Amino acid sequence: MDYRALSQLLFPHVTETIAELEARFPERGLKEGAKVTRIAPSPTGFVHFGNLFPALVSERLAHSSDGVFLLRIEDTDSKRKVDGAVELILSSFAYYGMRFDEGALIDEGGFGNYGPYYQSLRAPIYHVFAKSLLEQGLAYPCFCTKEELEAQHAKQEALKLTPGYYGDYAPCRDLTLNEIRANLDAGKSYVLRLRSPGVPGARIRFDDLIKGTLELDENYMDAVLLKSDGIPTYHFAHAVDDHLMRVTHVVRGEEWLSTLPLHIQLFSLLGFKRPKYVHIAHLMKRTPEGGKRKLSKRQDPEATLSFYRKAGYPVEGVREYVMSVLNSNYEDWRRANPDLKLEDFPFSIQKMSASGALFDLDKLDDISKERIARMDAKSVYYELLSWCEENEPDFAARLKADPGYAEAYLSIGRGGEKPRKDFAKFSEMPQAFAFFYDDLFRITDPLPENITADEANRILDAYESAYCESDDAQAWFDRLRKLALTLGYAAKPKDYQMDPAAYRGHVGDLSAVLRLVLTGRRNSPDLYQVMQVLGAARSRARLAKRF
RNA sequence: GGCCCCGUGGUCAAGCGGCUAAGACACCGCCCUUUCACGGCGGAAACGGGAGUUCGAUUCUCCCCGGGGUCACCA
Repeated sequence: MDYRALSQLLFPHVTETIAELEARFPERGLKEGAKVTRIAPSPTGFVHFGNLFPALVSERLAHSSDGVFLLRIEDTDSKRKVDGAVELILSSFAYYGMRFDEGALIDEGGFGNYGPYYQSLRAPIYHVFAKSLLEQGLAYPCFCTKEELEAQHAKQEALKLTPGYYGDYAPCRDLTLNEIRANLDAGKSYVLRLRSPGVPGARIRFDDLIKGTLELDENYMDAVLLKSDGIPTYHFAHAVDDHLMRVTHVVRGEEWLSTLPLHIQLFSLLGFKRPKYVHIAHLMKRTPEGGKRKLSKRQDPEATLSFYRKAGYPVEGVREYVMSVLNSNYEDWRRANPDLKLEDFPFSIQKMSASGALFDLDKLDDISKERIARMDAKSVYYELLSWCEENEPDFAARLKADPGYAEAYLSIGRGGEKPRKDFAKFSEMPQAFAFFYDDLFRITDPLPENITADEANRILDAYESAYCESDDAQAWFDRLRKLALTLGYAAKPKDYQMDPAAYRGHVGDLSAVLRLVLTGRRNSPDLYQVMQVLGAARSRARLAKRF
């Protein structure tokens, strides 16, 4: 077989050489140890929460080493392309603080010198390598139809053979030049297959940065390199792109482990230096039956990245949760360094777990509560506002109408050594703060069981006349204690417990009634502070309520 | 089914031949407390099973079991 003639037959227009490509995309000349990483999502219109993991790992590896973090769009599957998908990818990663140094933009190409960053735009590049493989006899056109492949597959299964295109089951492998020409003349479409030099039974060893040394079967399948539309499969594109983009570390999910032998073979056959691989375990989800499985976009709303944004989880909370799963010492570090940025954390591949974590919403909530609790009121105001603008425009309007008032109630219990941890997500706030607005204020909780309506009214009567708006926090509560005594209640719960017969109840019962008419609920942050924020006029108006 | 990955409390996990087997979340109890939210103290809770190597295995090896992944002109 004249391979040169074959390559000319299939790629007559390809004139560029590999050497020219290598020169066009030279070594980056970064400093020693700088890592070049990428994320390479497919524009399917859906961004999985799990995508955040390799993304954050890649981003950290690049940016903590003065390297390059780039975005490549893997749009080689024309059947799966969805309008607006790239915008979604861009906005999703931007929202979670991923800063790309290079890569795809919404329009064609992108920014950077190693593009284009859309695989669909790189066909001429792949074809240079395809032609070279053809010349070396390492690839061949395959004219098998889908039906023929299926029939062959079925036959192999019946014979209990490993299904696939190889050995005796690679009919197009040894087509002559004339046969190929005849097929082409007949207008048959073809794919380009690798002529794998691998043999069944041979083993290869390989080091993964997380999994360690792996021993796998060598690839002996004649995998498809170029699909009939001339666009490469993932495998071929991965080798060519990560080589030419000078990627040093490939971070991806462990589902790629099974095709790793093919990738290793391709890098070797193409004469490329292999990148380091970091295969990370999947995030799992507990099933109702007690088992585990991958978070699934069809069954689990929390599998979609947008879920967290809609729920109002703080960006930093989500990032920290992801980081804490990635490096379990992160939480200890955070406790020791409450004011540093996540970027200051010494992220380490060595600390990554080889096993898959179960998604833990409790943990996310806890971390998010901690983050929100540590924000200042102004930051909370702005983040809450932006969440409301997307999800609750009515409340957003209130926030904007009187930012000072909003900031005042958002300040309650904030700051100091032990800030309140009331909220895991911003979506909980409009409801919680509604009572600060007269038109939203309603009493939703019942009176305490031991307080009748008449008794509540008696307390309110007494309090209304005792209320002094100039009291400070201490004086305010002292006054309430005194009033309790006057009305036959113990000034301290302890006193009541020691001698229940002597009192109608204790000061807590009084504040329960006040809390109810002031906030509409039996539970609330510090009443004195609430009244300060409400202001004397609004407080008095609410205290005028009778049951 | 073949091949591959994984296996310490409910969850995430320290551990890397000798430990009363850390810590965090969740759970329970007590304390603090005008409610709640914090905070403090305490509790229950784990090395999947079996062989081997070794003076000694959570740790090393093998087998089994369990969970997961993958076997496309999808990534």
